Amino acid sequence: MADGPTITTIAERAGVSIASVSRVLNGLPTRQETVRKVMAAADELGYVRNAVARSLKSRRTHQVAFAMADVGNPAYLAMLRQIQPVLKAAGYRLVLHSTDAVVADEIDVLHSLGERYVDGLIMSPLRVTEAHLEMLAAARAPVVIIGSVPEGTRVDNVRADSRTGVRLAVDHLYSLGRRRIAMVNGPLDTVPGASRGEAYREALRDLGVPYDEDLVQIGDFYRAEGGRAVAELLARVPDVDALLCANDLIALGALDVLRAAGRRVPDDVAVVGMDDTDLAAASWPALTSVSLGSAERGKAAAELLLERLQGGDREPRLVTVPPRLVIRASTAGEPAETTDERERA
Amino acid sequence: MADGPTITTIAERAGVSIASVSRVLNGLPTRQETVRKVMAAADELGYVRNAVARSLKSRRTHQVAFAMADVGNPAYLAMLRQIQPVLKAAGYRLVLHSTDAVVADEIDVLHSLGERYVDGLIMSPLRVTEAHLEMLAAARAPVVIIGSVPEGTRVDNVRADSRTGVRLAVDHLYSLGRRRIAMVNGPLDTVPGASRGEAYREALRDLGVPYDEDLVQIGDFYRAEGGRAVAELLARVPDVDALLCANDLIALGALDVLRAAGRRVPDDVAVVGMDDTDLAAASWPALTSVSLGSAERGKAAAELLLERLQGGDREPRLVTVPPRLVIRASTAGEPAETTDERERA
DNA sequence: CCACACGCAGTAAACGTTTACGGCAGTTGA
DNA sequence: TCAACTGCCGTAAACGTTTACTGCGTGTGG
Repeated sequence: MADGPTITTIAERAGVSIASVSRVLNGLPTRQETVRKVMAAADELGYVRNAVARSLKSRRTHQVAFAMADVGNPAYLAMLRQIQPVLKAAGYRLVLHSTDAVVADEIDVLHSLGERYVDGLIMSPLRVTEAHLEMLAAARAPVVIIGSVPEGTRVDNVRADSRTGVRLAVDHLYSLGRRRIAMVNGPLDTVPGASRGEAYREALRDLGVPYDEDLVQIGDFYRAEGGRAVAELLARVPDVDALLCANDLIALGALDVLRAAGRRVPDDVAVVGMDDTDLAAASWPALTSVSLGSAERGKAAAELLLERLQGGDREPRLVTVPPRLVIRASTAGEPAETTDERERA
Repeated sequence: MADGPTITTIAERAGVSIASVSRVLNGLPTRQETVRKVMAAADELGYVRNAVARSLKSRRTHQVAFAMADVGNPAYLAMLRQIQPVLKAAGYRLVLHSTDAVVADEIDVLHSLGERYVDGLIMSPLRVTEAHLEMLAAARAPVVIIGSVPEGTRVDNVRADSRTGVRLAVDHLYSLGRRRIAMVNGPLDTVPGASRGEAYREALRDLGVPYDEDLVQIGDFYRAEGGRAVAELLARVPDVDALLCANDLIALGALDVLRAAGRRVPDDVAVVGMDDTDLAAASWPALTSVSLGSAERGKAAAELLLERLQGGDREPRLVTVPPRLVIRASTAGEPAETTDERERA
């Protein structure tokens, strides 16, 4: 682990100046003889270019950051899986930040952009505060936000359409003849919780189904919490015949509880999740779920960022990824087809 | 996005030298009056320290790389989930590499250590070649390997014990009275495939159960492939009463096929997976699985690396994480308890 | 035979920090 | 009164690159 060779070492050994070494290493026009000498010296010494010094001079780090709320969340991981290869192909390294959904941490990430350790940032905040917007406006590197930002915010933005997603789910359940469609939601003070709750109400209204407060149960976005919420719901409204869950984990909790209560899925109660994570396809019965396009959003975000890194200025763009209802056994009554997801031992 | 202020800008505005600015910013002893002036100037200008220049001078990047075969693999993600917070707490950023299990890519990552864009590396190679060992010996920064390396390799090493893991599973099935225990394995030319296959054979021998070639089926480590393998197996050996699957995805494929074939799990056929990924807890029936301690290995690796980054030299260490059999409904006949995994919407 | 262009390579400055060193002003002690 | 010390601070070098500029030697055209 001794100090490695630098271009100075090479220059000495090859008997040329450091400028020539740099030119050769960067493929700039140089006499054949010089190229040969430099290459030989570099090989013998096992030279590797120092990325830090290079970045300092060139003002490019070839690194991009991705900040998400929680590395443990499958929805973010789906984004990550798409972002990674796109950046890699373009020669960028990926720096990961997990903010634990703490606003201060997110602001911190935005702030640290000023340190210039990355060329750009993709961020998916759980909620967008005033502080976020201020930092965004002052950001010293290109940023792409995954998630909704207020109209007029001058930033590249990729968003899902969870309202339409909820509508797809409600329509689907309605078309199956369900009329007692409950919603099991997460906290209403989160962005997804709020918008999904509202969308549920609207969708019912448009179908002419009266809104019944008893059919709404608030819990949290975790499996155990979801199960508890469903247990309460069942006790209060035994005639419920469909559950729209605000994410897949809640839905899995619902399946647990329904099974324990002896209710058949989907015959007695149909269940729909949201996010269409891997878990939806793995569960039994396989879970019908509203895909909010996590993967597509990740990909789009990476591409937007690259465009801005390579091209120059342009107007901020807004990409909206349409939701998709993935119908599986938990509503359809048919066994799920095996999926072709990949995993190595 | 204009050029941000540097210590020179601050020095001018505060009427002091850049050395004083640096001293103030680093908390070195300085007269109160000077501190005040510098801080004021820095605040007004919205100064943020340039991490690249700092790294160049200090020879520390405060970044650590984690190289895994595939971002899509839940086992690696489990490691990532542990590694991330440990590094974050110590003030390190995490750079992610996905090598797609391509040896050349892994060598590349090792090589790029010479670029000094990170202070250290955690790597989990699918197999370890001569080239790996050479690069490791010559590495210009501390490396921790997750997975087995040959005896005598001078590198920090965290490994699972999949042989013992297989034995736990076989013993468990045997103790349930199963005597026709089949193994559904991945390709034998992979490290996990080979060692798990051998361990299966040994475990049976030690129990005095004769080895029956017909009970071994080779497929691949994916769900669909696993399902196909199990279908063939069932056709060939209809009296099989237990399946040991080389990973969880294969096991999920097995559940699919068994269900379609009308075999009850675990009454007719007990099923065990390996890796104990999230999917095991999500499936129905919940999957008994051998945890190879992905999470623990990740944590241990991060801690070893930090130790080496902070402390100085010490002898390379070997940490072996014991496997653990997580018994769920697919062998026990009892419904799985709800787990407390976390996920946000 | 001279002016000029051209291809190549070396000198040196710059990127934004950290830090060794030396100097200055003020205090202390002989 | 002067040497020595102390507390602060400024000058400058260094980290390892990239690159503008300059200069040298050779070939070409007038």
